[in-house]
Parts: sequence; C-alpha cells; structure tokens
Amino acid sequence: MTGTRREKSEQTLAALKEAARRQFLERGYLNTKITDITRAAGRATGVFYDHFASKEALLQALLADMHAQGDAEIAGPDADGGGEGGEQHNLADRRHLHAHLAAGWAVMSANLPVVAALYEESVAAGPGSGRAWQQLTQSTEPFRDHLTELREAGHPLPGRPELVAATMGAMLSSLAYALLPLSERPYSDAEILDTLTDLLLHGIAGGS
Amino acid sequence: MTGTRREKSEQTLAALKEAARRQFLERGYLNTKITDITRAAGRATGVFYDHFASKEALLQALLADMHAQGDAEIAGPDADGGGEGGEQHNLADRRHLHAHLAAGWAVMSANLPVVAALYEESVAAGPGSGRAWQQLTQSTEPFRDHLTELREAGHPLPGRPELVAATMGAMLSSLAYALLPLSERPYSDAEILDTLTDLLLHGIAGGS
DNA sequence: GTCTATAGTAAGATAGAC
DNA sequence: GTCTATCTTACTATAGAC
Repeated sequence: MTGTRREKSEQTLAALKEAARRQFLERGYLNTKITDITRAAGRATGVFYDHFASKEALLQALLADMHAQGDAEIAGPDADGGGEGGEQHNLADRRHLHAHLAAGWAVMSANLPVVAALYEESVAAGPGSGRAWQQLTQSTEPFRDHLTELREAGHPLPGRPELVAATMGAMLSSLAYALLPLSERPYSDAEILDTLTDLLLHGIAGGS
Repeated sequence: MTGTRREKSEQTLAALKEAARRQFLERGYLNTKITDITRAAGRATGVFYDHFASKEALLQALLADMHAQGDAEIAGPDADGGGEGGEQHNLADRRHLHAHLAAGWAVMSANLPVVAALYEESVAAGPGSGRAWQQLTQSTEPFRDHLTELREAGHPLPGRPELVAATMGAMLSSLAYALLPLSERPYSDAEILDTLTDLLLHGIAGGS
C-alpha cells in the first residue's frame, strides 16, 4: 500500500523539502528559484504550490522542522541530556563557555541550509529594516540571560549584557556563514571553537 | 556657463550616485531597482545606462569613490594624520586597539551605504560561493598582520592570527550592519567601542 | 545628454487535463 | 495528486526622437 494519495503527497512534500535544503546550500536561498527546487526534486513546477504558498513559507516550514527536531535554541544547550535541573551555568568558566559555543556551532552545522537561508533573508531585508539587529538580539537571548546572571553575581562584564551577547552572536553566526559551507575548510571545528572560547574568555591579551 | 553637456553629465552622474546611496540605505542594495535610483535622482530610466553598465558597476564606482576619498583600509588607521613613521602598533595595548576599532567603525559609519551594499552582495552570493570568507580575510588583513607581529614578539594569542583577525572582523562588520542603520540606536558609538575593546582585550572574564 | 516608449526576459503563480 | 501549458507581473535593457 505505498500508493495512497496521502502517502504520495507526503513523499512529494519530503522530496521538496530535501531538494530545497540542497539548493539553498549550493545556490544560496536568495538565488534559488521555485523551479530549481521542483526540478531538483524531480517534480513539476506546479506541484510546489500544492504544498507551499511561497518560498518564504517553505523556509518557515523548514525552520519548524528544525525546532521540532529538538535542536531548539541557537545558543541554549540547557536542555542537554543528563543535565541536572538546577545546575549553575557560569559563562566565565571555560568548560561552560566552550560547551555553549560548541552547542551553538553544532546546531548551525547540522542545520546549515536553514540557518544560512535565514541569515540571507535577514540581510536581504536591507539595513533600514532593523531585521538584522532584531534577529541578533532574539537569537542571543540565552546568552544575554546568562551574562545578566553573571553580572548580578558580582562579575564585571565588558559592557551591558544585551550588547555583549549580541556581539558574541554576531561573531558566531557570521563566522559560521563564512566557514561552515566551504568545501575545503581551512580550520577544524575544534580549532575554531578553542579559538573562539579563548578569545571570548580572556581576549587578545589573555593568551591561550 | 552651467549648461555645457559635460557639466550636465557630471551633475547627473553625481545625482545618480547620491540617489543610489540613499536608496541602498533605505531599501537595501538588493531591493533597490534601477528605476528606484533614477526616480530618486529625478531622471528618466534610460539615463542610468548612459553612465553605468549595471547596478554592480555603480556599486564598484561608489567603492572607488570611497577609496579615493582617502578612508582607505577598513582597519588600517596607520596613515592617521600626525602619526610618527615607525611607531609600534601593539594591538594588546588598550589605546591602540581602541583606536583601530574606532577607525574601522568610523569608516563604516561614514560610508554605510557602500559598506552595507557590499555586505549584502557578498551574502547574496550564497554560502557555497565562499565569498563571505574571502571578503572577511581580505578586509581583515591589517588586523592579521598586527596580530602576527604580536605573536612574533612573544605574545600568546587565542589562535592563529588569520582566524583571530577574521573573527574580529566578523564581529565588527556584522554588528555595524545591524546597529549603524537604526534610526533609534540603543547604544552610543562610544559605548559600543568601549565594550568591543574590553571584550576583545580581556574577554568576558577580564571585566572592564 | 536626456527623454519616452517599448522590446526582451525571467520568474511567480494559476487553470484545467490526466 | 500531479502534470503541462499559460497568464501575469516586474524589471532590465535598448532604440530612436528631441
């Protein structure tokens, strides 16, 4: 019974999504046309609109899939398996900071087509739109909260938590967009994460 | 004698460029159509092609203007007025680092329409193109050189100079694109620069 | 040099057959 | 549900008058 209408539809839906992910990564989200997706999925052009209202709607669906998949927040590994409930997250602790950065990096790495597409979308909205700043503050909320705790615990910070968090996020996402898609990557994930951790923890002056 | 053909042409050229800058900032480079530019300049559509072959060519012209204007390198204030020739640039010194960041920030601020447009262009090229990484390494060459010197002088760094430089550049440019165009800016330039300086110098742990 | 008018192109979106 | 064929729109780019 692989031939019911329902099943065929789901197969097509999945094929479209998978094709879109591939195209978004290869051509970029902005450059990908509806026909690129249907062709890559081996379907006719018209089929697209039986499943999605637009390319933007498709991206939102992919985003929902990503969230449903559990890799919830871009910088919030708080729900990691085995983590004790009330455990303190001290960002000033090297292990914790490294874990946070690694988690964010892993999420972006695993969902690169979607993450990169969202990034392109927010940039394409134009400077005046304010979407870049909006997305930055939204996606770094977990960072900001941890930094606020840190400050309230008496730890001095280089600036207001929201600004520091946004700065860290700008660094992470921008670097991920530049480095992760490369076929010949000049640095390993481990080296990047170590460098980011040390830079954020002790700065240039602090050394490794 | 304000009516020679030559003069009229130059006026139109200038009007087109100025209109383009305004439109790039308001609508974003990618969203700006040729007709948006000519309309904003108060000229007919066809005129555009008498001066530029395409929107990309126009952007290159604006970039050339920016360079010609003297604000040469995005992070190289080495040619600052009054600077002694052989003066050492120690990035690990707070004043020097702050000056470098401030110079880069000022260039971006003064040429925001062009800088933002180039940023949009490199992102729109798509992840697979590698243009994002290319632009990042290119624009942070001065940073990299200074960091290399620092390392050779025995100063420990959080990672390889090129990677650290690219990371700093990613932070700067991404933050500038998000914050500078906002009509109601949540942070002053001074606060941003102080925060960036302290973060890069001593990290989260170091405090201000 | 600049204008108006229009040709050309590419992509989004839909209608109706199967 | 999916296909082919087509309509529509928006923009780029050019031609020719002034």
